[in-house]
Amino acid sequence: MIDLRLLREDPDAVRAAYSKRGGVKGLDEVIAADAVYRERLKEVEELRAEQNRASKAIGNAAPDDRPAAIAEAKELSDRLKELEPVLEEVQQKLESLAAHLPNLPHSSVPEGASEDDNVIEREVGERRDFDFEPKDHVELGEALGIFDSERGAKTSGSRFVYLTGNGVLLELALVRFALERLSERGFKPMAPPLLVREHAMYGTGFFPADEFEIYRLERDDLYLIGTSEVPLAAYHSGEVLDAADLPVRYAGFSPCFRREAGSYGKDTKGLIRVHQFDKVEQFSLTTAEDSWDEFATIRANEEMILQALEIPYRVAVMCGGDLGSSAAKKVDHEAWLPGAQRYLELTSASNTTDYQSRRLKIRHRGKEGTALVHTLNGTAVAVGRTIVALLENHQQADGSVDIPEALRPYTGFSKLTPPA
RNA sequence: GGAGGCGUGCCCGAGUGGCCGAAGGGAGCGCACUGCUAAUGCGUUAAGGGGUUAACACCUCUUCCGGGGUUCGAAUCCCCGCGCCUCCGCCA
Repeated sequence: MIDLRLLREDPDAVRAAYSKRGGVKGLDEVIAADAVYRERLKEVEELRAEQNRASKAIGNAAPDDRPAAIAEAKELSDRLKELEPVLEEVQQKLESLAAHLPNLPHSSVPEGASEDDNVIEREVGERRDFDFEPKDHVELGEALGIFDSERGAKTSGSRFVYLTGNGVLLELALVRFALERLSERGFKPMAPPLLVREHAMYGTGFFPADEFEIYRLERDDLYLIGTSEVPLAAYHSGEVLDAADLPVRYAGFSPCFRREAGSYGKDTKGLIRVHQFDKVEQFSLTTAEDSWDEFATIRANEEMILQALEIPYRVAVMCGGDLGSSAAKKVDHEAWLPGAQRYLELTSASNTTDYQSRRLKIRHRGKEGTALVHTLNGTAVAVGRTIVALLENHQQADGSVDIPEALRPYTGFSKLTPPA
């Protein structure tokens, strides 16, 4: 949720910020609904003030005067009962309209409507020279026997996979590796609930914007998380944190569930786009003053991990149109896949400023009263896609795959080889 | 799944229909005192919205887990939900 006061006081500034997203639909409707709301609010509040006075007077009135006073107060109360539902309706309309407004892009966000307008900030790491034709991860993975898509599909449908054998060990190694690196840097490991209530989805901005992407358990009114960002953000909902404790940093480890609606036919094979994958996620809560420094920290951690895994990547700054609703700025790290001959988004860092904390009511107490915290999130390791990048980049001519040095303490093996 | 108890401000906790936005304590802040720290004394501090102001101030509404209801009036009474605790059942 954006700050409606800002919209009210300076609609042009909001409009200008939104122009980076290629404009946002429904802004005028929100402004109009807000005006109607405030008009009604004033009406009702004046009546309430009168009613409160009348009703208070009854308590102090002499017994003889009471019947008349009660009659008068009752009339006011009756009138209120007619007006209040109208106010309620107007307010809900305002809220549901405003809930669709995305966050305001930061000034450094490039303008643009689609991913074609994202800006490549830089390339990091050397692409290897292969003296053989590099294979893609599907071919490699199947030959190595580390995952099984076909039986995944048999059991659960397309886009579900079994990790098998050393694939599982590789996954656990990546998770341990990421958790240790982050926990050294002050991020507390968390294994959150995977099923959450609606308020958590709404509070993080996944509802209403991305509702179609989320699995729903209708019987129990719960939703499967698409990222641990959701339960980590909701963890402190309704709380007032001590400013001295900020930043609060978490390393969430969880499976992630995504319906991948609307991506039929895209990345249908292998581990790239699946309905379920495991991920270690960074999540920070901090002050408005520090949030861009924290953003830099999260980005640096992501790069540190990619470099340790010896994966060449490029840094892509998302343009306004490619931001997602809750982010004020988003930066992706895209790995180069020599087999597939393309880049693949491996990690992504977002500063959602106060967009989530306003909905979740997470504040901090500082010298000048309370203020909304800023929340940030960023991938540490998305296991499936990281395996993709490891396979393709570290493959050898004989079909084996070298494990990067940094990961070996966690895997216990230095090479993946096809089963004899 | 069954029975009962509980949910109050930053934290703890009193409050069973009007004098309650809420006693008291802790914590924070300010002042005083004190070589320093600590201790002590006095004062002060809820949040959110709307109006108004150059600003301070001020006016007003809402909020005692959430949602409904009764009433002129609800922290207080009733109903539903959520959470926590205790007991029983079940279970890794």
